[in-house]
Amino acid sequence: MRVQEEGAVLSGARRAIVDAAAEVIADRGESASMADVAAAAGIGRATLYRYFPTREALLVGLTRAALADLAENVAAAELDSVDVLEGLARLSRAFFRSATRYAALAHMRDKYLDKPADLEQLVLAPVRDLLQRGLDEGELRDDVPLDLHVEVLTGLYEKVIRLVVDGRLGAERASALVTSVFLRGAGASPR
Amino acid sequence: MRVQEEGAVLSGARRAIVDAAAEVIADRGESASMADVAAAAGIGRATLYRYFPTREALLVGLTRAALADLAENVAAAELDSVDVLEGLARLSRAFFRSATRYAALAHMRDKYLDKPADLEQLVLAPVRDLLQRGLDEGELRDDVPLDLHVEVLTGLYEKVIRLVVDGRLGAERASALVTSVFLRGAGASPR
Amino acid sequence: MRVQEEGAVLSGARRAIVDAAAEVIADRGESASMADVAAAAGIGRATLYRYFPTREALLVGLTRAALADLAENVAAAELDSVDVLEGLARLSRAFFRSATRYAALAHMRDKYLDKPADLEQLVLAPVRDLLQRGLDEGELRDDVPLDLHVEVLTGLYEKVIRLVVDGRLGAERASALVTSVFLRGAGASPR
Amino acid sequence: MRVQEEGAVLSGARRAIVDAAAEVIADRGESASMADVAAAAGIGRATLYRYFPTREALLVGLTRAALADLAENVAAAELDSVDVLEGLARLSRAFFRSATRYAALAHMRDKYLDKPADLEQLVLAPVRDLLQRGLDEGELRDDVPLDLHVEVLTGLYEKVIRLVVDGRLGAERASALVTSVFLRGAGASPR
DNA sequence: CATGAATGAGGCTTCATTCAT
DNA sequence: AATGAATGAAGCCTCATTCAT
Repeated sequence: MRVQEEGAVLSGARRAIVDAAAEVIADRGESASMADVAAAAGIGRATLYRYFPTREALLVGLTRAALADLAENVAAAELDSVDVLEGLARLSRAFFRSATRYAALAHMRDKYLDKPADLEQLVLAPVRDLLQRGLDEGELRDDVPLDLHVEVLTGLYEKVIRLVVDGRLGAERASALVTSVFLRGAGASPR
Repeated sequence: MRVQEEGAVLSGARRAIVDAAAEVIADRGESASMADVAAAAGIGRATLYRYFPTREALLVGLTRAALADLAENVAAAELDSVDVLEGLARLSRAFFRSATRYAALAHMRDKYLDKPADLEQLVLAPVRDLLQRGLDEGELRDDVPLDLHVEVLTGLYEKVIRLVVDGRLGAERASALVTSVFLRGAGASPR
Repeated sequence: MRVQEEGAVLSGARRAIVDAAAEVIADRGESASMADVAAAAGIGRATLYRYFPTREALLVGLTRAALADLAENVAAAELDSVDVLEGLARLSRAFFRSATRYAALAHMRDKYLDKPADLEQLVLAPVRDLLQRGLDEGELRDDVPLDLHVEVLTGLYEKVIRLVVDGRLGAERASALVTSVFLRGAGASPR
Repeated sequence: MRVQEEGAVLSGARRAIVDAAAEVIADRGESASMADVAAAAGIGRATLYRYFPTREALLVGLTRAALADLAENVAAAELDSVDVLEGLARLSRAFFRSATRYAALAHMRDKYLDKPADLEQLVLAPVRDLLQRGLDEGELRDDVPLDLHVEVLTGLYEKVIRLVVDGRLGAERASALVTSVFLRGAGASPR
């Protein structure tokens, strides 16, 4: 069952462009120019404009694609079907699978999110559901509100994903690191 | 005992400009324009150029000031004189006291760091020393290398400082949150 | 036999721009703006930057083109093949054929000469050779050193070319005037 | 008998400024900035503006002063009282005595001449009278119109004065060179 | 009178974007 | 569909000029 939402599935060329854009943005930040993206995609600037008529359209497209990618990974993790601890491990793996795109997303700070509901429903809701379950089941500290749990976890993702993008850490190790540190902290286990 | 290093102390106007720049950059990112900064500082563009002859000079100055600020707060924390746990609490307060500037720094990603040794010696070294002591004394997990401990901690700072800058959290609570989560994680205490 | 040295031959658009620039600079001096040049060339400022990425590049290009032009005219004069007097006449015609560009060159005073050897080898050397021959053969006063002969002759070119550029004198008459005055002076012939 | 024409005699400070301006303009051309002039005069920019409220005022003042200077030298030469050949020698010395200022004048191309009649009456008229006398008395070639005689002579002044300003030639030798070359040309004397 | 500070206008340059081929 | 050429808007920077002390 394939869902063909607007813009969610890209033609080959569009996909290649968005990939190139993700890498460039993840690397050089949001101020990367259309020329940079075109060069990275191996096409001319004018051709880039054939696929994305404005810079904003490109960044919206990238945001959408990154979100869709992340959402797909999260959905595939089937967080509901496992316990909270396993769910967190899967969630981390899902985020680190989208490392480059998530790094690009982080650089753009929601500025190009055309449908905030997407982020909310496809990514944040599962994360929140999982963490809420963690709270309910006593797996997470209840002196930290849900929102801050989310911020802390995504903060760890953002920072460590940058290490992965910069090649300083493998995705697998990075994922395990975040999962473990999020749950237990950096402090030594008592006893 | 005040140290008067080159450029560390700014004339009133320069300080006001750097403060304005820090806020603008923390808010809108590194791509903020000279006009934005001038407007935020309440001066004309040309006047801004009297104090910082190029955009790069401004950002270098901001980086330097932010670093000096942070370094001063860190130094004042006298981390060496207390145990690791208290040291971490003080360190967090030091970072959150420089919230806006640290947020600006984070946006600029070392691009305008003219003397990398400053960052290293004045900020990172104390942090690393503290965390190394934590490792040595068994307060920190030894399955995570020192470098990653640093990344994790500063990652938490970066993310939570953004919440502070956006007004979603008070600096004091934020500082305590990071300290606590860094040490114990988000997981419920075992029992 | 055409020589195709680097940058010596320009694409049509570049040539048109350089021509426009020569006229504007000859007219208004070196302080002419890029906007002036673009307007004179009938293109937008940004387009001008497609061809010459900086103002300096344009002026270097203009200098080079003017020099190439002059060098070509001088070479075509085949000064070596005729006696000194005929050579001087040909030399003057060569300079006056490049009137506008030479006037521009004079305004720029070598500031944009990227390869001084070109000026030396392609223009000054033939001039000097001719004048030296004049000295050797007793056609030129030997109480004036070669260098000053060159300065006097080019000084006459510069001044009278300005008259030509301003439309106060035809190139042909101007050329004959300089040739004659240079050789015999403004004094009445003895007897 | 001192003539006190408007602006012709300058207060000490104004004179020093105009002198500095003349040197700067002679050196760097008309595009020299007010800051350059102020620095050369050893005063602040604001002070410069106290004496010359606008850049144009300064350049007009410089033009006027240069003209007055030249006029004074020319007047002192008492060209009328001597024969044409001696007159030419004196005229050249007069011009070379104003070398720096004349070089500045030449750079400004009459753009700041507020009273063209001054140039005409105080400088050009005596020159023209002398040369006309030369024509009348058969000392100058009559196949060259008076105007061109003037252009040729001033062209030689301009070029050779530049050599003097650049330190490549002494004023005295330069003056003699121009006088001689103007009269007899660069050609060897016939037999 | 002298000066440091402030500024508006204008020039250089980049970049997103459009057009013609 | 693809691309080289063209351009307007906007950013950086300089400079003539003004103001307050």
